[in-house]
Amino acid sequence: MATRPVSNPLALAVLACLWERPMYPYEITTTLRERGKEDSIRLNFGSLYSVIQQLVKKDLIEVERTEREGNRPERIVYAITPAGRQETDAWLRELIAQPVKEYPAFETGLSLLAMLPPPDAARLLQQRLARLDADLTEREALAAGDVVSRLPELFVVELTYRIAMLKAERDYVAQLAGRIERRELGGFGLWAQLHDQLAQGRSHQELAAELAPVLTAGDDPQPDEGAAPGEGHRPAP
Amino acid sequence: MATRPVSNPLALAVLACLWERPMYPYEITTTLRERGKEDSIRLNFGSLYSVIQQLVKKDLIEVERTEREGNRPERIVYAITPAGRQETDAWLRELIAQPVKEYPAFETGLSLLAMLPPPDAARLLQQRLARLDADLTEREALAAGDVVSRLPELFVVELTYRIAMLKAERDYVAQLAGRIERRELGGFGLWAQLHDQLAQGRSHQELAAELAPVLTAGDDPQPDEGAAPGEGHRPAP
DNA sequence: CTCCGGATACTCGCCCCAGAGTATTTGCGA
DNA sequence: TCGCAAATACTCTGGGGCGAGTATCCGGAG
Repeated sequence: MATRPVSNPLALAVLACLWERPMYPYEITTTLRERGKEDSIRLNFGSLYSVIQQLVKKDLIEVERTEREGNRPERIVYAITPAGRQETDAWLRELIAQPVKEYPAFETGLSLLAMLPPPDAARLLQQRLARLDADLTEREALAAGDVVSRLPELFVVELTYRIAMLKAERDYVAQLAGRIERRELGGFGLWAQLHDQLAQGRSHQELAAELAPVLTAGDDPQPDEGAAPGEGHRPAP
Repeated sequence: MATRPVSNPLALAVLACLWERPMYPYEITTTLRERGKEDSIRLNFGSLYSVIQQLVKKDLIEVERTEREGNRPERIVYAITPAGRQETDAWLRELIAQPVKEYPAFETGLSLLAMLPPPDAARLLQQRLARLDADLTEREALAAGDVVSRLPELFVVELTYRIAMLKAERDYVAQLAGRIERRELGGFGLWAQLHDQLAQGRSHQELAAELAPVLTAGDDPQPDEGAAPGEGHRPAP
């Protein structure tokens, strides 16, 4: 099959819990929360119960029994099936071994950066930088903190991974913001000019038409068509 | 408002196209593809047309005219409204300035790494490493290639960003795989032991119960409860 | 002349998911 | 002992997204 029988990653978390022992749904949420998994796996009630239904339908888990404690609502206890164990194993291996294409929001934003005036872009990137730094120091404190640092590293790899990625993003953003502020980024001239003219009231449509030859560089290389952009890093006087 | 009136990032791409000039839907897809945006923004027909309906309903875009060329199906040409321009601007600024919590698949995988036997984990990480390297060299070639390198840097920031992030992930994975192979990762002893016993047929449930005290370290610090894990990096003899 | 493949331009329907809502119960302070 | 907030354990609903399908037209090969 091309994709997983149940695609929501929460399903994997459910399988992982039941891998250890039978549980009822609410217990699964609290277990995941206790172990601090809820910020590497998106967890909410709505999805949980529907994901459990899907898992049952695919015979990856099954109802083990129902129990009731006092007058609380009935609990339905689920257990993993052999097929479920197999699926858990295969899915997890795939997640680790196979990078998948994702679409982070910031990448989307960057791909449209030219729409913002250069000074604004620089300022907004500085804001992001500050927020990334705050997040980073918070997570580093967590990692160094009493509770976590006493835990074997194995159980906090997702935290160290996230820290590593945050650092990389931080560095990239800092460098990009700096190069925009110093007017060094390739294309700065055109960029500044575009927004000058927009500010002076020229129509988007006209300006877009002028820019069109510069930014058409799709994935099919047609080297004969290349006009000379003749664009330098020279700051505008 | 807490969130954007139309949440799908594809809507932003549509607005960005119409920001330049009126277009019909199919033209939007081809434009985005030509500019190489389709691998920083998820693009498919199903979503495109529904997103356009949503944008119309929210008065961010409107029908400008319908035209027909030869006997081809009718084209509905859309134009951005003033509210649409404002939304585009605000949304883009938010994307740049405000980091948002995301749930990358690999982080999910890492958070469950302990379920795999250590040697398998190391091997799978090496596979990921190889694939990341392949992806990385491909993208670096693209960035250095004829077409792209002639393009002002401004218009390929999303590519350099992705390269930076791929490098960071690459480094993290390489380091992690290495430390597992050399049995250095904190918790290696417990980890190897757990899988030895599983292999010898002990029940998941028993073993999970034994491990429970070690891995309960939620976000509420209860320093009095800490049992001494007494776990070292010593490789199993 | 005719066939076929690819481009053009959208439509449909199912599955899925998220957030808000519900009803009970226990603990705890006043 | 009275209330009130937090915890327990789900249910419901509606919209959104995605893949697969549809229909037409043009151009070139044979």
